[in-house]
Amino acid sequence: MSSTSQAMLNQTAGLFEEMPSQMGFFSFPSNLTSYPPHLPETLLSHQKQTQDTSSDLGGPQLLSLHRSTNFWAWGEVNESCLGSKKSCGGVMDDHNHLGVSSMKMKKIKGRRKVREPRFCFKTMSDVDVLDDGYKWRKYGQKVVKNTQHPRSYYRCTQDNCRVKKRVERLAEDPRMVITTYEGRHVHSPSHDLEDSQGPSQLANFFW
DNA sequence: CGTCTTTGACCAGCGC
DNA sequence: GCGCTGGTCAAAGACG
Repeated sequence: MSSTSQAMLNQTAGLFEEMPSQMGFFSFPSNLTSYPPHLPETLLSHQKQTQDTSSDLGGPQLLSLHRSTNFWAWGEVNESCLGSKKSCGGVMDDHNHLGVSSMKMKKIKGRRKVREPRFCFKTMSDVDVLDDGYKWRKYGQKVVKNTQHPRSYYRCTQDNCRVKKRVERLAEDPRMVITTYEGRHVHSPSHDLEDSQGPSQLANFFW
């Protein structure tokens, strides 16, 4: 854990006033100092189950685990959202700094056969690229409409790992960095590999 | 010299 | 069908 990411973690709580409807919130135990890419599989499966049982409600349930002050947000658009921009995308259009609108998901789904799980969270940080334990390579940057700051696109450098992340800053508050992860890692964080002190607890959390 | 970033071009989906 | 937009590609440049 670098000082940068630690500093970021300390400033993450309580910053989700503009989170759209399909965004959920969860928090980590205060002693867990890793990023969403380390989310336990159980959390993801719980989220999927919740979505299934709430399909007739027109939107995904929010998962909230308030056990600490380190809040994160996940966002995964369900099929009902994909099918109707008006049903849930309208909110996103008004707050689309988070970059996971149903329209965008539609495009992704169209271009890619498999829809990857996505997690979006907002942090206060001076640096765009936060140290999450993985190694990323930037493959693109784009100025998105109605935003002052460009959006950066990163891919995990590990072979056979197709995880991507997008990083952008809030228009009205440039201190806020919005990071969207897409896909699951098929390997441990590089930090763990470097440390190589045997299987750590975190090794069970990579996705 | 290898790796990474930058950046303009291109592609595909969506709305009108 | 066309234009707009977001996402990706890939060549060129920068950097260690």
